[in-house]
Parts: sequence; C-alpha cells; structure tokens
Amino acid sequence: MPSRTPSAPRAGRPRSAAADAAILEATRAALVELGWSKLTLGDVASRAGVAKTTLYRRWAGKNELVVDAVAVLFDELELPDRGSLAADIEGVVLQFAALLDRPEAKTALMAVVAESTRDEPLRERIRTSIVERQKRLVLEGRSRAQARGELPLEQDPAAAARTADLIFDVVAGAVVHRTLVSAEPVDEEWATRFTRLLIGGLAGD
Amino acid sequence: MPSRTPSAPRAGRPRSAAADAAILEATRAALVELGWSKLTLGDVASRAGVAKTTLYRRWAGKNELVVDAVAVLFDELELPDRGSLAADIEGVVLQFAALLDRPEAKTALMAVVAESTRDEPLRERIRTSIVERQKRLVLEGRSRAQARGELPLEQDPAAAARTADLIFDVVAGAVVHRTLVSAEPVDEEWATRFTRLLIGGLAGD
Amino acid sequence: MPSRTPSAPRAGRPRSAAADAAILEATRAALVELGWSKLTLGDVASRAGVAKTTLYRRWAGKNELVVDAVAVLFDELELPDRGSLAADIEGVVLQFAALLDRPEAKTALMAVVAESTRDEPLRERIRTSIVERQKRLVLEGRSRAQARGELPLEQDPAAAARTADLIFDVVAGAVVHRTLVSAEPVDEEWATRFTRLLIGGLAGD
Amino acid sequence: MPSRTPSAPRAGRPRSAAADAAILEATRAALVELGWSKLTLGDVASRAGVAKTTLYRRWAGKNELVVDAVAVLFDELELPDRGSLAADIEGVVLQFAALLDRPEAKTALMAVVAESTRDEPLRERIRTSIVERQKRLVLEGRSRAQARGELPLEQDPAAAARTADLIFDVVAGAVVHRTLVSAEPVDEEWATRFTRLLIGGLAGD
DNA sequence: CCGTAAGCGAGACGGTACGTCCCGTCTTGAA
DNA sequence: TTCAAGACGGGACGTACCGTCTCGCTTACGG
Repeated sequence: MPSRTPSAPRAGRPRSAAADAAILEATRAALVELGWSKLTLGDVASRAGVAKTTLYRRWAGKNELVVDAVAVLFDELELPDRGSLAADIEGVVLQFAALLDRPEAKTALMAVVAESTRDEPLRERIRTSIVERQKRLVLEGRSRAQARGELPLEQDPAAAARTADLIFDVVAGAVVHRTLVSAEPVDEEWATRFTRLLIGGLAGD
Repeated sequence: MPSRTPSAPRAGRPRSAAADAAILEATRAALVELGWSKLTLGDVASRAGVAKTTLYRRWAGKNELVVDAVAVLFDELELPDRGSLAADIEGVVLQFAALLDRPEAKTALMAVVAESTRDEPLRERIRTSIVERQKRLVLEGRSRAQARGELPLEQDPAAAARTADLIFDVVAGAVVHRTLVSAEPVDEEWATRFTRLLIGGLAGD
Repeated sequence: MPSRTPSAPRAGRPRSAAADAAILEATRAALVELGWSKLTLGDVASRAGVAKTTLYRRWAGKNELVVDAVAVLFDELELPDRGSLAADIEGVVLQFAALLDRPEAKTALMAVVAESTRDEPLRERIRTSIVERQKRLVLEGRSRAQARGELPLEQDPAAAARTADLIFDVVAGAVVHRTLVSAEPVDEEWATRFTRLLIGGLAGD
Repeated sequence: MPSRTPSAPRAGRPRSAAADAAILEATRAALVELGWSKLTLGDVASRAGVAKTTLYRRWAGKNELVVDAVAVLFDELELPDRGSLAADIEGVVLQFAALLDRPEAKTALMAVVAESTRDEPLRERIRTSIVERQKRLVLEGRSRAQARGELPLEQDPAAAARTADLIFDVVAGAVVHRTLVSAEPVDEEWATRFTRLLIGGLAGD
C-alpha cells in the first residue's frame, strides 16, 4: 500500500520489501503495547530495525501508516453461508466484534476516524482500505438472502445501494458503539437480540 | 466539572469560576479552529487568558478537558413529544446528527472515545458526562411510546434495561457511523428510512 | 535587617519578630541542604512555617534574604591579641577560613557577590553587612602592630586607608581563592606560609 | 570542549562544528547583555540560531556551557618578558584585571565558582579550563625570575609547587577580591602597590 | 472595649524557563 | 538510489518557582 508512482522504470537500489513488512508488523505490535496516542514513528522504526527515513519514504505520517497496518486485519472478514439471513447476520456481527476486540484495532480505528474528520485523503484511504472491505459483506449477505427468498429483489439499483448503505451503518455502527462507547461485550446473546431487532423491528412479534 | 472535593471549607484564595468558563469556551473555539490533534493546552490557556498552571490545576490533560468542554453540548438534547414513536425517533436522530455536525463535536468525540480504550477513568468520565445524557432520551421515548400503546410494557426490568441499551447502541451507533465513517449526511430522508427500518425491521411490511 | 522605614508610628498588627528569626534560620538550613541555586523562597517559607507573603513583605528577593541570613555569621569574627603581628595574621586567616568552610557560607558568598556585579544596591548591602565586618579586623590588627612597633605609623591618612584596603584584598582574596577556586584547605601550615610571605615578601629571607 | 569521546569512528550525521561556535559566541553575548542569572538556555539557543536540543546534546546545563564560553578568554593571557620580576607581576596583574573587567567574565566567573562548591565535576572543569591556564603564568614568571637571579632556585620540587600555588592564590585572589568584592578598579597605581607589597612584604623597606 | 488597620497562613493567579520528547528533514558513509 | 545512523531546527509537553493577589482569620493599638 505504500506510495510510489505505479509504473516507473526506476534506477538505483530498489526498496526493500522486507522493510515494508517489518514496519507494518512493528506498527501493530506498538499499537498493542502503547496504544494509538503513545505510538511514535521513531519507536516503530527502531522496532522494525529500520531508519526513520525509510519509513517516511513510504508513508506520509502516523495516520497513513496505521491505516495500512490495521487494514490487513479486515481481509480476514468472510461471510460463510450459515443457512439463513438471521444466522448470517449473527455471524458477521460476531466476526466484526472479534476483530474490534483485538487491541490494535480497538485503539487505532476510532483514532484514525477521528483524524479523518479533518483530512479528506485520509478519509478516502480509510474508505478504500477498510470500509469497503466490510461493506461487501453486507452486499453478499443480501444477495444470498434474496436467493433464499428471505428478502425481496430490489428493482431500483439506486434504492438498493441506499438500503445497503443504511444497513451497513446500522450494523457496523451498533457493533462499534457497543464495543467502544458503551464498552460492553458483543457476545452471542447480544448478537441474537440485535439480529432479531434488525430483522423484526421494534414492532416485531 | 473540574475536580476538587465538592464541599470542603477550604483555606486560601478560591479558584476562579470565571477561569473555568473561559477555559472551556476557549477549548471549544480551539477545537473548531484546529481540530483535536492540533489543539494544544498552551494555546487553549493563552486563548482563555489564563496560565497553563491554572489549566493543569483543574484538568489532568487534554482528554479530560475536551470531554468537559464538549459535554455541555449534550445538555441541549431534548425529546419534544412529536405525537408518535416514529416521529420521536426521527426527531432524536436529527437532533443528534445536528450536534455531531458541529465541528467541535465531530473532531473531538471519536478522539476521546479512541483514547478511552486505554484509559478507564476517562471512559467513566465520558459515560457520565456524555453517554448518560443521550441514553435518557431513549428511556423517555420508550415510556412515551408505551403510554401511547405503541410499544408493549416490559415486565422484567433487567430485560427492559438490556433492550434500552441495545436500542441506544443501534441509534447512536448508526448516526455516528453514517456521519463519521461513511461521511454522508444524516438528513430527513435518511432519518425516515432509518426509522422505518428500526420500527419495522428488514422484514418489515 | 529587614526593611521598613525606621521610625513610623504604625497602626495595625505589628510584624512578628519570631517570623524574622525563623526565616533567617530556615534560610541557613536550606542553604546547607540545597545550596544557593536550588534554594527557593517557597521552600524557605514552608520550612519557617510562614507564608510566602510574610517573607516578601520583609525582603525583596533571594539575594537580600541570603545576605542577611549569612551576615550574622560574620559577627563571630574577632581578633584576640596573640602577641605579634604574625600570630595575629595567622589567627585572622584561620578564623576566616573556618567561617568559609561552613557550607552555608561557602555556597552563598560567591553567589551573592556574583549577583552583585549587576546590582548596585545588593553590592552596598554586602559591603555594609559583610565586608565592613571583616575589614575592621585589618584596621585593628594594624593599629595593634603599630602599638607594638612592628609597623611604622602612617602619616597620611589617605595612604593609610589605601594600604589597609590593599592588605584586606590580599588577605581575604587569598583565603577565598584558596578555599573556593583552588578548593584546597586553609590549614595552619598554609596560614604560616601565607603569613611569612605577607610579612617578608617574595624577596624575604 | 563539549563532550563526546574524542576519536570514535561514528555513524550518522556528524555534529556541526559551526553550531558549537555559534552557541559559545551567543553565550558570551547573552552574558554581556543579561548577566549570569538572567541568561537562559532557550535564549542562547535562539541567539545562536540553534534548537535547544542541539545545545543540550553538547552541554549538561548552564554551568558547563558558561565555563566553556568563558574559558577561551583565558587563552589570551600571556606573560611577555618585561625585564624584571616586578614588571612581570605588574603585567600579569593588569592583564588579569583587564580580563575580569569584561562583563561576560565578571558576571560569570564568580557564579560558576559558587556553583562549583556543590558540584565536583564542575569544579574539575573549571580547574582544567580556566585555573590551569592562569597558573602557568605564575610558573613561567618564576622561572624567568630565577633565570634573572631575582629569586633563588628551589631544590625541593614539592615545596616549589606549594609556593607557586600560594603565590597564585595570593595574586589571583587579590585581583578578584579587589574587582568583585571591593568593587574598586585595579589600575596601574594599585598594581604597583600590590607588587611592592608582594615582593617586599609588609615589613619591606 | 471596640473598631480598624495591618499582619498572618493558605493557596490560586499570570507568567517564564525548564529539560525532555517527538516531529519530519538533513547529512553522513557504506552497500 | 537506498539504507542505518544520528544530528538538525522546531514545537509542545508537564513541572517548578516566581512574585502578586485574594481569601478569612488574628492581633494590637488608639479613640
């Protein structure tokens, strides 16, 4: 993910790929140990056995580095078919919750989101590196439920997109809020109650 | 909100209440202008016409100060009776969204929540200063809906509390996520769609 | 020694004499413990069981306070008649050296002298409180030596004063320099050699 | 004079020699303008166009810095052969007095000596940087006088060293005391009278 | 014998400087 | 051209004292 114009012929010594990996790994370790606010790039560099210059050659700053370091965690997210819409929702909720429970994610995610409120390029980076990785699960889950006949097929593609976004904000928002703001665990019991609410609504049975 | 045992006789010159107010006001102004990460306590102090020591005598650091500075914004939240559950939910969503749109809140809220993942006293402070102020709206809205007959009376008070917490996480989480992560506006149209989803569920009508 | 226009009628509560004494005593104790540069007026005040205001009402600052605190040590200096000029010189040298060996004097004297290079009132205060107390010993020693016939009577009083000043600078300067700059002890052996040099000169037998 | 083991191979960017010189020069300028007690390292750094960290990387604090800044002044001291012991003494006295008259020396010397009473490493630094530079003049003057036959050759080298130390304390002490404590000028007239006293003694002709 | 004016301990106040930490850039010499 | 090393100018940190200013209370004197 580090920068560099994609297709340049390049001269001189090539950049070390090992350094990249070491830096991202060191960043996650430092996040776990120190948390976002006490993480320093000098410390990351020395953990990675790398000079600060090497680090700055690849990332613009702490925010960008941390987004990249944390983004890989979101690659693990999958949506195995559990047979029903309710089970799929519960599954994704628990999976996301498990990810949010990892200390490097917990401390970093809200911090970079906070920074992104005043930094458009960072927001974009977060969107492509993290948010989209989550959102595809929603889309996948919906089409699967439609295939099962649990949800109606939407005709209007724009309306379909709006609804997917809404559901995504509701699911991800609820899990994040429960975990970080309310600081309560997202366990199976909560996931079940949340799923029932989401499917049936307040007025539900 | 600054510390100090509430009712001690106290010797010596008393602390200036004017200083407290000036500091909190200056903090909000600095948040708007600079955002969370570039806000410095030295700058806040000089904006407030106050010495840094005065500031540190009252607050332990940036996090605590910002929580107090932002907390007052949440006092404005109210839940006027709009006649129906759906209207009440829409109202609270829009109200909360309007608050989150204020730059001092937007930049500060997620940042202090991020910090609080590694700082239990801070989490507590956030809970009492901010979260509880929001949660009472949920409770109020529910009892009003129950009085209207829109929602059934819960027998078990523990279950009632759990449900209220769940709804709170869903509502607040969705609004926050839409605003800060998806970075899309929470307008009337979104509020309507969200409300319909919350009341009727995915499977709704 | 603290200030206050000498003969005012005065109204209100009179100043506590005990406080004065406690402050000076606390100052000496703090000098011994902390040395000049780490001595703070706040610390002196709390050692003396006195408020800072009380201290500032009497002394303008650290320099003035320390001069007064140390000055009393110089009251002890005397010149008992030891029977000869040489013995008297040795006596005064050893006495002055003993005083300079006290930690409160050692750490304070050069410091206030250093400050006085840029503070005329302080220099005057040092002169009257400390220097004159030493100089009278030179005058007394000389007149005694003249009475014994060891030194000739000077006719010109101006020349006599100049010579006394010269001798004072030589004696006091040598002892101070030996003690503080060379950091070597002024013992009897050194005092003897110094005295022989002073009386007989470099060319002396 | 700043620290750092003299001959190490060293990796990384070397320290700037220009910064060293600029800092020492700025220190002398600040001493002249502000005096010892109002000199701040932050001010020195900004006068030198240097960051505070650069300064602290080289010197442990104000004392060490000032000793180094002032030490170079003592390199100027020389003892041209003026043909006789008396003339040589007068020469060195006047030279030393001229140096002490420079405001950067006057304000700084006593201050660091005062500090050195509680700081052995500082005392050592003063000794090697300043005191030894002066003492060699005494040794040179003596051997010259012995060559002229004005002073006897000492047989015992230990006794010779003791005598040289004594003379050094007397000469330097007298000049310092006259200048800083008595705050009177060391002019030719005083130098002449001092020299006559030193050579001939009190009992002298 | 009582009011009033100053002194008192306490401690908050606006400041200044401290010495440290980290930033992001730069300058080395080696690879 | 990159790399590890580390010095650089800069800015903020949180602390320590400064000397001043309220506080509410003694404490002596003079009317």
